[in-house]
Amino acid sequence: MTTEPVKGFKDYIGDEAKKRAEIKKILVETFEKYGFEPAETPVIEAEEFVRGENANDEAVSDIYKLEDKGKRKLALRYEFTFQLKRLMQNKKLPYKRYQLGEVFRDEPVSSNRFRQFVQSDVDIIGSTIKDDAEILALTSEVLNKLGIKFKIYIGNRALLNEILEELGIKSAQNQILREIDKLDKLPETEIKSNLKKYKAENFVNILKKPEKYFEKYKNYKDVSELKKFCKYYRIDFVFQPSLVRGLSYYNKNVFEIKTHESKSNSEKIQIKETIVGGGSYIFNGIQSTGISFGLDRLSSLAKIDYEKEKYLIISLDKDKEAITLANELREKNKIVNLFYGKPSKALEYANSYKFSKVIFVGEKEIKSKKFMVKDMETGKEKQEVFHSSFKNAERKKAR
RNA sequence: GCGGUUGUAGUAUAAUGGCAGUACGUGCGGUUGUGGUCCGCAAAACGGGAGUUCGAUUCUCCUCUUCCGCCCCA
Repeated sequence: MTTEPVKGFKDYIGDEAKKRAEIKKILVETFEKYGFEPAETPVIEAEEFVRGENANDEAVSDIYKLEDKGKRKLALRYEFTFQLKRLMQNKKLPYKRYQLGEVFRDEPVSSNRFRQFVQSDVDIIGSTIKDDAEILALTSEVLNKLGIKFKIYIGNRALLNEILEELGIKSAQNQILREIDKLDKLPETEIKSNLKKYKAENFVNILKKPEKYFEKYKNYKDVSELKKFCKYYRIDFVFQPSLVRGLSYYNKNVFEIKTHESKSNSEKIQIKETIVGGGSYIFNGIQSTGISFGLDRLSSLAKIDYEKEKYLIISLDKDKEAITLANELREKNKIVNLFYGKPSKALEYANSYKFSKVIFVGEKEIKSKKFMVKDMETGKEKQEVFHSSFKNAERKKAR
């Protein structure tokens, strides 16, 4: 019997787990600040529902499939958006919801891609360009709080279609867009040669033109309007006409947020993947917009302080008083652990779990009604008086 | 999924066709109320399966896993 996690899955413990918990907290706080309401949905759904109506065959192979005892054909969710079909029923628009949770994809793994990962989505069902800007503002706020330097790139799917039409390209549009999307990764010449077989090399030349050139297209107004509203939010973006992001899904503005930083531990590994991505799409005939954060990538880039001030109360055979003191500190929202044992063990324990403060509760302290709070970094002890609980304790004794 | 690559205690490593060692960490003790020392003791590993062999952690094959690249990524 093996205790190893299966391929593509992993445990998060210790510092990594702490950091992830802190990031989740920041995400939730920020989403709620922008008026999104939470949702929790099942991990398992009917396979048919997960697959969707117009998903192609490739996508189906990435879904984890399972069957219950009733022989129902089921699958693990690989994202959240399809479940919105159910959530949005009978909702007044715009409906704004956020969701954090695990999604599963049976696809190739690499050092920062797993088969189970935590995704956090915010979506607005029933949206306009103004909501696109709102979502970008929320995104900037999250990334700033996490200390991640980033750049927002905006593309527009309708604009790309308009250009394809102008060029008279009707066939293989999806393959062409897929090639175009690689423009920021691969050299231009390679893309052009790939596009030769579709006679679409000229597409690349157009996309290389300065932003002003695109003003003549009617769909450019989505970009210019977004720009206007982003100014109100004091955020900036780069118009990148070659940005495609996926195939069938998005219909207007698409967002991609990238960083040029390397991983936090200064290894020279550049994160190639986008950290945040989203865009506007049509959902049940309703114009909507949304964005999705990958927790794993945020976690490897975030520069946040996740170590909290923690107290270790050491009971030297004075359990009742130690617990009374713990109660008092916890009422003040301090993080408190109790330890029953010898001082030297207690201090070693405090070191190994990074407690910042230690309080001994013994005969001496109880008699003098004075507790010393020991700072584990400096080693110095400072006297602090904890009135209330000991008055209470005495009162109880007196009765 | 394809091609290459990897696998020894929790972690990092060593050696060997014949009892698998070391370090850190963990547990217990040496300390009757003060740590990041020191000392002692202990638990703990050859990814799994088959084959060759008197005997395989070591050689062969299969499988799983790791990492890298490719394909793909709603």
